[in-house]
Amino acid sequence: MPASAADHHSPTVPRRTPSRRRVGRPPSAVLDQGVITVAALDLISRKGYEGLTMAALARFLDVAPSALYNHVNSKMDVLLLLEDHLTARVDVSAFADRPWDEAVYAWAASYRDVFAQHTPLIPVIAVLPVTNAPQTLAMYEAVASGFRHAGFPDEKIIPSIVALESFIFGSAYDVTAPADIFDPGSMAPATPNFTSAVHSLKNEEHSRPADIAFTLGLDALIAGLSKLRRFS
Amino acid sequence: MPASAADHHSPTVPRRTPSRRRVGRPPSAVLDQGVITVAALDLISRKGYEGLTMAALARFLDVAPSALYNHVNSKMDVLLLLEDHLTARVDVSAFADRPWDEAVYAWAASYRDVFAQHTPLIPVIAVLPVTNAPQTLAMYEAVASGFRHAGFPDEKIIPSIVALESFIFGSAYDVTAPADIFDPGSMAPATPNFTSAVHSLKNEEHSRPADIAFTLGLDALIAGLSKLRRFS
DNA sequence: GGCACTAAATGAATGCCATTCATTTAGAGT
DNA sequence: ACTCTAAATGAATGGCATTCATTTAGTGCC
Repeated sequence: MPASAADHHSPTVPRRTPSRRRVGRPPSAVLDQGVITVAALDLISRKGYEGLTMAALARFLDVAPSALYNHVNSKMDVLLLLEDHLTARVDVSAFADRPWDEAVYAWAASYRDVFAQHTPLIPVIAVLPVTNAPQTLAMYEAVASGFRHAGFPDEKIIPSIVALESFIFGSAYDVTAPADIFDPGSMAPATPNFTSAVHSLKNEEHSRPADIAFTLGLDALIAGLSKLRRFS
Repeated sequence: MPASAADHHSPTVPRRTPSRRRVGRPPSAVLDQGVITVAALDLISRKGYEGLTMAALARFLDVAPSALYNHVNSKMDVLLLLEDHLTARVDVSAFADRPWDEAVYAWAASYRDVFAQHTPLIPVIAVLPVTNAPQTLAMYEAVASGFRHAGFPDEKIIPSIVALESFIFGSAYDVTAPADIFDPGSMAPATPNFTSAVHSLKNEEHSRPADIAFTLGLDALIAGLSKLRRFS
């Protein structure tokens, strides 16, 4: 191919980092939903959800922002991809070989831990249909199967899971709360019962406050739900 | 005061709706945190949280957007004002004259109902210190007092409330979820246990699915937490 | 083996959004 | 009366998600 009249750069000198790729479809695809998902995850782990912008994601992938829209319809789509990807990390294995109450405990703890790192996804998960979220469906199938084998009647399974999930999502927020969230400040004199209860926590050892509340609530829920089983 | 040379408009003709107020401090203050709060609430009830922008809020109050910043430091401040305002709507009255378990039930149901209409505030509440949120502190004081009188040891009060709150916030999201949220779609054959559990809900009468799960979980929590009391 | 179609990139533009700043005016305190 | 500060305007800023025209490359069809 002879050099065109417009070819006034030496061909061996690459462009400076911004826009190294020339216009038009590249020989092999740079993007797909998979690479977008892991890039988003990587970006979040470095900069947090504040740093997850379409522009930053594009920069991270060395691509123009508009290129992302060939693979997702919106930023919400990216969040959905993340949600499904992360749900695969939730450990449901205990439903296969442990008693129901132990399995629920392990699943719930794992579920909370995964999404405590990703609370901005919670509003998305809680409201969005599960259709076309294969990993999420796989988790529900494993959990539903565990409940059924533990003797839950069909019509109690979904409500029980929903109740547990509600508690799990709320508890995930809790993990990220600052330690002094309950400091009554100058209002302390007006709130003696509350203030006294807060102060009594000061010398709790080992566990974070969020863990104490999580264990307390989860134990109560498991005990209560267990009564719905046909046999125990 | 004689008409200045620049006064070339008839004084009786008011300006068209945009910018009816002239530059400079008005004779009496137009804004304060109270009017901003109720305006925000009004705006939300008309347009939802998507419609709550600083510009829209300013337009609603017939004020320049920058004027808001004389009274709040950021949009987050507006959300905090909303949160405290709404917390005052949560009904804690049952703690004064009903048995503990009934009071918890009434409080939790009321709390969930208030914030089911305002789920965008949940991430804010769950993470933000309670200092200088007087209504919120008042609610906690009423609840803590109810727990103490019911025989809870001091160090169990806050964890119990936190566990309940986690469940309540999660359940508030649940209220807003679409009815078909659990439709497995084309994945149904791969998820038989889950799909069967979902179908068994089809002919549940009376209650919304969210209410069934809420009642189920709340009853379990109340029963479980009740065991922490010194006497019952 | 050419040809139309479609997929996947760029880069420029759009409109919205929260926030800031210089400026103006009015009241409050000394 | 004078100064200080509070509370408004209006113009500007920078970041954001998203859209569109354009360019190029592979794919399926006759």
